[in-house]
Amino acid sequence: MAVGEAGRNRVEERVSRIVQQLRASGHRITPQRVAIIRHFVGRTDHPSAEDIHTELLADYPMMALSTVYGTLRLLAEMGEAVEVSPATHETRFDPDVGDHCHLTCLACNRIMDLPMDACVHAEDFATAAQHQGFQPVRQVYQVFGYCADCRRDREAPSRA
Amino acid sequence: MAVGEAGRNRVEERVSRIVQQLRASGHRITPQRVAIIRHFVGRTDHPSAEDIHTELLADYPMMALSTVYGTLRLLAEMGEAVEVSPATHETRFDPDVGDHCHLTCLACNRIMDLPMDACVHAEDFATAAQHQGFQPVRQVYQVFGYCADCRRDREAPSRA
DNA sequence: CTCGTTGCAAATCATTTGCAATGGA
DNA sequence: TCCATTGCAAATGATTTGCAACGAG
Repeated sequence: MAVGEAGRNRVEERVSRIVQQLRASGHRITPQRVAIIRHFVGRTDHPSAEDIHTELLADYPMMALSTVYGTLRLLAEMGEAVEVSPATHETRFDPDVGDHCHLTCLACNRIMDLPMDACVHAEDFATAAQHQGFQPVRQVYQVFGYCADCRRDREAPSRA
Repeated sequence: MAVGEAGRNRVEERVSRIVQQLRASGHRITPQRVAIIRHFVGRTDHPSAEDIHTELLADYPMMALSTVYGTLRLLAEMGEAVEVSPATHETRFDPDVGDHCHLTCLACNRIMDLPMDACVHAEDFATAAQHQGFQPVRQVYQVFGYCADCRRDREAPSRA
């Protein structure tokens, strides 16, 4: 119900691409890594490392939580995941690395995605959120990147 | 140099208003709380609880870190502070509760503010960031509020 | 006087790390 | 075979909590 055949193929494509990148950058391809990546990519929610670990434990009883953390960090460094920090202090990871908007509920800490096409104007975020039944309280826009100072020190680091 | 007389007055006004709100909601006004609030409100950076604690320790040698955490949480609940979670895992607090944009450096973890008036359109964030010498990598827009489910359970909680 | 608040220390919780064993390349 | 990666357990670091003393109302 969640992912159709087309969606599944798209997921597998992305998994393959990530695996290739990993191999290309000298990383080893282990069953654990593949399982974590496949389990993560294509999700539409924002799981924590522990979520993923718990869910994978059924199929991989020896899977260590630290391995999940490591693989997610790897994905984040590759630009294949974004860390999202909700009101709670457990980091969530988002496989959607495109520009989009998070609706974070202050009560239940759930994170919902807001399609960006509804948000051409900055002030549209709150309006679009309201259309989804979400009651906006505060908004913070975050742009991650490199500041003027740090940019100097990283002239083309290792980008392929 | 940082804050002129007008700015200082504005800070004191805001401190007074917060203190009044605290009193009105049945909280006690302690020297610690006033010191923390005064030290926090009016800042233009994004200090962590530990930052504030360390800085206040000079004038208040008995100030406990847990008191700082408690007061900042109180401010956040009152809507007088926003928690910001940078790439590092130490929560930062922002006294600016208006809609604005954070430029988070992935290298030095500094958080800079981006004036919102430059960002009418959603796609302006990255452009405006670049104008400041900031090299954007990823953007996430966060709207905090109450989702449809949680909104039901909180019909006018204690709002004055 | 009362009870919310403080300071301190211990506890908790997420995340990281050290290390010996394992298994991809 | 070789060395990156794993699993485990212990370490770390941020934040919270329990509790007796304190002090604002």
